[in-house]
Amino acid sequence: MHAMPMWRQMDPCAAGWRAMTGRGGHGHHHRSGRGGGPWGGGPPFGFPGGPFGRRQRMRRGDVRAALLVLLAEEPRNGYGLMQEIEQRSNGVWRPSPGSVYPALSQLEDEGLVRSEEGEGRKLFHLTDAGRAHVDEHREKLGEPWAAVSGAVDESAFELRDLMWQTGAAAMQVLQAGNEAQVARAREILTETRRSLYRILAEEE
Amino acid sequence: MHAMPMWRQMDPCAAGWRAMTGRGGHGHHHRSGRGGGPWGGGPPFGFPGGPFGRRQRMRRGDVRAALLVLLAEEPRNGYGLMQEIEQRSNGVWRPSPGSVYPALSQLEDEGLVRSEEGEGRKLFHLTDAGRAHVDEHREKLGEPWAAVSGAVDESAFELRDLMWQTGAAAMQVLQAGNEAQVARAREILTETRRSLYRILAEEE
DNA sequence: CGATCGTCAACGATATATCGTTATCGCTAG
DNA sequence: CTAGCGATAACGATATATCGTTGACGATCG
Repeated sequence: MHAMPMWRQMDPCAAGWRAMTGRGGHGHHHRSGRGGGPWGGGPPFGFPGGPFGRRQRMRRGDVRAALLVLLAEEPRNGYGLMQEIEQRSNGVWRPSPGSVYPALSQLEDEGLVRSEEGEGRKLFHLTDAGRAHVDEHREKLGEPWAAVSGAVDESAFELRDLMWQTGAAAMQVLQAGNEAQVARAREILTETRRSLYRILAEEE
Repeated sequence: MHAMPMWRQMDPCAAGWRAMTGRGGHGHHHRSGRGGGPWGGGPPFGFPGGPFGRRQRMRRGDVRAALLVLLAEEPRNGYGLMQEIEQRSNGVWRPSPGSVYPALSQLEDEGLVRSEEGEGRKLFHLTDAGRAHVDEHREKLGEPWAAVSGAVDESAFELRDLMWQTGAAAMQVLQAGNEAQVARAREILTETRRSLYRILAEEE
């Protein structure tokens, strides 16, 4: 097994984003070598459940409602349903496979939905009974994704965008910068973090 | 379908991190309403392939080597192999299902590996031939994860940690701060982004 | 030797499914 | 009316698999 020359070094962007994804804290945990809980190195405010908190759940029935309403438009597979909901909610809500597939199964058991296997995917259709059900309850079913998307403050989306762009900028420095420039980026981020916490520490 | 009161608003942390995951830019794209390319709102430096660039690949044979070496230790399932490699590489490399499962299948076809289904999982074992193969090529197989992990500069890990913590701080402000504080966080991040790009713009 | 081409391994996306945990919420008792 | 309980829906993690794209790299040619 040949050694890997420096120009073959792993893209540090991947390393960074991997740690910041939903697997969050994974790499962090291992680097700190601490046991005692998954968020040993987390923020000082004891963020409940970890740095990103525990998201609030949709209400009971929201997943079912969303599936029924979308299937009333056209047949779709499970993955496509998840994607469509995410899109219509502006990225705020993507129902998990753990909720979508059992819900589809249940709707099938109830005779509201039927499935068709083909081409490595499973297409779900409303049955006649399902269509009647949707027609009868159309107003009550509504559009769960709309409610959840509208509930997110505009500033949250903006801050999200900014975090995105800031992360990208840091990655750029890491990729294209020399040692001194990376060190400088480190200082900037350290100061940023401090400033952010200082906001909450200050009386308004 | 009842309206969602403000106290039920979606956790903005989830919204933020969702947008910053590998699905990156998805929500961003839809918010900007631009067609064109997937990174319409990306950084001004035209980051190749998107804000995170395209990661460099492992060499041909690295996935196979890693699988063989780990299976020589003990039988494992596919998912477990991916996790183990990620752990041993300090989060730098997590081989994808797209590479691991075909590689396992191929190793099986070659008679080096056999599989056993049970309890909703598929356990992979080295065969005698596989064990002989590993013993014979042990030095050449090496530990692909070690090479890749060691190739990542210490500063990359540190910057990764800092990005993590900075993101968490921003989330905290968003969750616990009032309108003015969130606006202040926005300013700070805007300045940070500017400062980061300024690093690269400056002559050293 | 350097450049090009062809092959195929690795990647990211697509796709399905289940399990254990936890939050929602209707029902019931006091 | 309020509090507690039980049932279960939604979530995150686990788990497997395939497809289309792209980069690695050996072979061949000039």
